[in-house]
Amino acid sequence: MIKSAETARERILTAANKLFYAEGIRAVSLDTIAEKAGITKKTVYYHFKSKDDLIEAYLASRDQPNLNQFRKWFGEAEGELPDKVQAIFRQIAVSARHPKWKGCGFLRTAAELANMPGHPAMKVGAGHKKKFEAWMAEEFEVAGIDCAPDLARHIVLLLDGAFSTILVHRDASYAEAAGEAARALVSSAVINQAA
Amino acid sequence: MIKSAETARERILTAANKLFYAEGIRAVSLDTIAEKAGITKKTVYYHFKSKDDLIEAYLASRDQPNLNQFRKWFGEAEGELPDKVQAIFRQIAVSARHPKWKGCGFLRTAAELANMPGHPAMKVGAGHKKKFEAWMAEEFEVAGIDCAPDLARHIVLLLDGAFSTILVHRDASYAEAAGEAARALVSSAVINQAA
DNA sequence: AGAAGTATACTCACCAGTGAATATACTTCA
DNA sequence: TGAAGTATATTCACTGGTGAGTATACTTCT
Repeated sequence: MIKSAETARERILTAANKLFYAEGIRAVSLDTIAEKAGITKKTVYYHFKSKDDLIEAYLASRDQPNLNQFRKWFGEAEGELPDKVQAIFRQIAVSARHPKWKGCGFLRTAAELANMPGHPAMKVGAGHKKKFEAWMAEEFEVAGIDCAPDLARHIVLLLDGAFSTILVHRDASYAEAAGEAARALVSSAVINQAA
Repeated sequence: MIKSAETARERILTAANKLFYAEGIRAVSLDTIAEKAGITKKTVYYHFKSKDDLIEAYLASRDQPNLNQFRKWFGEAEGELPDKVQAIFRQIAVSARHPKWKGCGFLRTAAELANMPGHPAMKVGAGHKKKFEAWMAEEFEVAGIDCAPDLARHIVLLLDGAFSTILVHRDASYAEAAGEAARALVSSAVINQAA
C-alpha cells in the first residue's frame, strides 16, 4: 500500500535529517540511519539509490521549510524594511542559542562536499541559497530600492557569514552583529532611494 | 637526529595540509597521508598522537601564513582605508578562481567538526579567526574610527560569508560583492568619524 | 650500548553496497 | 468470485574493502 511505503521513506528521511545535521554527512553511516529509522539498511537502499542520493534528498527536504522560516520571520517582524531584515538575524541568534544548533545544514554540507563540486546535493544547496537571494531581491525591488539584487547579495553574505562565524566561535551574538550591519546597509539603500 | 625528525614531521604536515584541504578532514585517512608523505603510518603515529592531533597541527600550521597573507594584501593595497579593506576581498576573488581553491580551511574544518565543539582543532580555528578580527579592529582603531571592534566584526562576517557563498555557488564574484559591502561599511564609518 | 626514528605486519571495528528470500497487496483472467 | 501472477516493500546475512590505532622488531646515529 502506498501509505505505508511513504511512511518508511519518511522515517528514513527524518532520521537522515537529524543525524546528518547533528553529526555531519561523512560522520554518519547508513547503518546508523537505518537503525534510527527502525528498518534495515537494505530498505534504505530500496528507497534511495545510494548514500549520495540520500544526502541530496536530505537537503531537498530542508529547502522549502527553511525558506518559509525566513519568510515568516521577515513577514511577521514589526517596523520598516531595515527592521524586518534585521529581524531575520535576530531570530537566527535565538535559534543558534539552542544547544542542538549546528549551523546551516546547506553550508556545512557544501563544506564537506567541497571536493565534489558536481555532487547533486551541492546543486540543491546552491539552488536553495539562490532562492533566498532571489526572494530578498524581490522584497527590495517591491520596496522600490535601487540595485535591489546587489543589496540582496550583501545580505546573503552577512547571513552566511553569521552562520559560519557563530559555528566557529559558538557565539550567537555574531548574528546580532550581522543584523546591525545588514540594517545599516538596508537603511543606507532606503535613503539613497529617497534621494 | 632532530633534523631528520623534523623533516619527516614536516613531510607529514605538508601532506596533511594538501589532502585535508583538498578533500576534507574525514574524507582523508592517515594511510593516504602516510603514503603521500612517503612514510608509513606508524611514523605518523610516532610524530602525532592521533588523527585529531594531526588535524589540530594542520590548522595551527595555517594560522600565521594565512594571517600574513591578509596583512600583506591589506598593507600593499593602494588608496584609503576603505580601498585597503576592499583589496582583501579582491584578492580572495583572485585566489578563489584557481581550480584548487576549496574555501577557507578553518571554516570547512569547523563545519566538519561541528559535532565536536571541544575539539582542539576547533579552538585553533576560533583562535585564528579571533586574531584576524583583532587585527582588523586594531587597524580601524589606529585609523581613529569609532566603534572599531564593531566594524571589524562586520568585516569578518562579510569575509566568512564570502568564503561560504563562493564555495556553495563556485562563483568568486561573491567576494567582489562582499568587498563592495565592506567598502560601504568602512566608508560610512570614516565619514562618521569626520563628523 | 641505547635512544630516536622507521618499517612490517597486524587487529578490530566499521562502512557502502549486495544477494537471496519473503511478506503484503494489487491485478488479471477463468 | 477466487486462484494465479506481479509489483512493492522489507528482512537477514553477507562481502570486499577501508578506517584508526598498535605490537614488535629493525636501523642508525651518538
